[in-house]
Amino acid sequence: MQITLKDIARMAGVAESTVSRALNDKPGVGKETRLKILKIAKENNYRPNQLARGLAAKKTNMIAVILAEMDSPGNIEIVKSIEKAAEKRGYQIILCNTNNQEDKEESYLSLLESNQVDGAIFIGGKLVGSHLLKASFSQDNRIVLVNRLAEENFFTSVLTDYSQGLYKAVEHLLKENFKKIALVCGNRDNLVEEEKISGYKNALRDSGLEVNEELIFSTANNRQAGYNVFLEIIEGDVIPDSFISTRELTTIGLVEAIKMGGYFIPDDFAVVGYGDNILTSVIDPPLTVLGEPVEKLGKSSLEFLLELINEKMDSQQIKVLTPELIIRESSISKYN
Amino acid sequence: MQITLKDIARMAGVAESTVSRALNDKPGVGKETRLKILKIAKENNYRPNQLARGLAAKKTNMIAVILAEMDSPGNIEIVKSIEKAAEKRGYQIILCNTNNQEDKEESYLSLLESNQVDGAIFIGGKLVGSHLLKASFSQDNRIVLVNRLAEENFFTSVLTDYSQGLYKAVEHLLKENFKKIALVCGNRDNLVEEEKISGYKNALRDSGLEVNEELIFSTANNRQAGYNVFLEIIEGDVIPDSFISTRELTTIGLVEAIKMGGYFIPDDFAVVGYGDNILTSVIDPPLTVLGEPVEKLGKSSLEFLLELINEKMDSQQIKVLTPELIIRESSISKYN
DNA sequence: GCAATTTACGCAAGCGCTTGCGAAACGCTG
DNA sequence: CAGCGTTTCGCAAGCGCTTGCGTAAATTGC
Repeated sequence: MQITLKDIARMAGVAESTVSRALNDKPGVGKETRLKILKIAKENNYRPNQLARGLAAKKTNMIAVILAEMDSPGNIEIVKSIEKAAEKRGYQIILCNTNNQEDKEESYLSLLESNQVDGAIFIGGKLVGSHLLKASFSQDNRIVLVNRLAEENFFTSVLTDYSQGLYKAVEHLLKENFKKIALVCGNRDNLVEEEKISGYKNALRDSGLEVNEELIFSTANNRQAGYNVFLEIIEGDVIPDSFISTRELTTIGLVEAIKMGGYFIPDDFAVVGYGDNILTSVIDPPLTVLGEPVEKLGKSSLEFLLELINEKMDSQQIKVLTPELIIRESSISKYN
Repeated sequence: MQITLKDIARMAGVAESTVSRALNDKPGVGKETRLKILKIAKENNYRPNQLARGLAAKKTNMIAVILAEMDSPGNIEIVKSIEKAAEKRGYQIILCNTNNQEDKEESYLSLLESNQVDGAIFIGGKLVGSHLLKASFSQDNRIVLVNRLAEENFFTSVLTDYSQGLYKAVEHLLKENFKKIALVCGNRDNLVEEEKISGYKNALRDSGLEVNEELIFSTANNRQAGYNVFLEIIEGDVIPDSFISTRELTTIGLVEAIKMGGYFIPDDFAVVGYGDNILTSVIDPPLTVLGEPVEKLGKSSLEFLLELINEKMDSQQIKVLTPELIIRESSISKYN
């Protein structure tokens, strides 16, 4: 049997409440008593039952990180950053993978509803913009969204500035003399994809070019989808000379399809990918990418969440971080 | 305020215990009463407080998956497989990343000690073979190890048969006429690395070749380490004609270093990597690998753990799964 | 139609902890 | 040394749930 507070209290000859206060660094315990209790607890390798503690204190010091895509290296980096920040603040994270399934997003939310965690961070995901609003979470102030925007800003978000990122990417490709730039974005089931499109369009317009809607594609974030979208594109009416692909895994598939088709990058098609990670750097040729500010995304989201939990901040804040264009071989025109 | 069991009981005009039994599908509740309670609970969107439930029932239906390396795609696949299996059995997993830090392994173990989870699965990690033994976990029967073996088999393990895998890999390279095969394995802080080495040695010996210890290397599992180990190797006394690299990330770095050095794969050096995942398949050239049985590793480990938890199995079982050699370009000799 | 089962439900204790409140003990001032 | 404020500590309630046990009601058998 596990050793409990009561046991420690008995051994120390004091009340449970005193032990509790001593162990939690709370005032109201004499120095000597405290030391004695600490010693006994240590000697007996006492571990507080976190369930009981959470139940009584209505606080668990755990937060859920609900992740839509565990395959994306960028997401993993965000998680690691959250974890690092959480550790500093005395919180533990529990990672929940939803595989982009809405029902799993919902089921993991029950961790919040059932008080197992003090707050939750969503990285990506679908649910976030829609159902959630209807549900009782609409003014729940223990939720932070990463790279997702809720309608009417119901939740606090930490975002990559996709609009500006895409703007930069288009600018870069234009400067390299690519004129027909295809945009491959994610499924348009969330607001950030519209951001990407708007950045893309703005950049074209500001350069006096017109937007061809036929060059804008949406697809799921996986290798196969990226592969397929290329096949679809080269059979279309308008053949681009370059791609901006905004999801990590899609990008990989796209590049594979290009090469499989016997085309060369960047000679036949230039490619700008997304996410400065092992995948995009290892693939041949190394990809020019919009580097996601993963470190900051993670850190900021955790900090926002803690402020929300501790009621030092109102809901509905939004923080926007700028991605950086990292230029590698895949987008450098030979003719420059 | 959250709605509680008591509230439901009041609304339904029954005792809390009846509500509890109704909601948990336990016998002792009349059909009508049960239906009525279920209805009321549903209407009020009742969510049981899992902390209270866990405290009272001494069971949380959560298990911790303690992961040493979150960057490795193979590990992620294992996690996904565990998750899938867990869902079927009504368990939720919480993922804990240790980044190979022993102290974090220890701190996550407190999830077990403090009753927040019913069991734990370790994927990789250091602690597992050593400290843990000394600690009070030595006969804890709620722990399963993946790809790790505890000394004297203190824990139940699910293992890849590295010995056999390496044997196959060596055989393959020999058949392709590579004679001086270097082995790059992980840090020798755990028993499975010895398995690899023994498989490697056996295969050589069985082919009548002698083992050159200078061709056996150990390194951490990351890109940089793989890069460095190649630099070290080509400056050594014995230059190999091929590599078997048994860690995913190391392998990537190794390949990069080979290419960076102006060498060609497989012409100058053949490479057999580890793990049939996006990284090894996307890199140029696609790598021959020992495909880890990730799906089975995950599923088996979860099933073992549940059997342990439910006391249907004694501790100290071991299951060994065979990796499959997946032959791609990186190890095919031009001269065959 | 009555005793013997079975079924349905309530009571209350208890899981291990936190915390508000009051009592006791202490030190200080004048 | 009386009177005061502090500090230290114990008491007990309570967090929301589960579960063993007891009793009343429903069911069965003959």
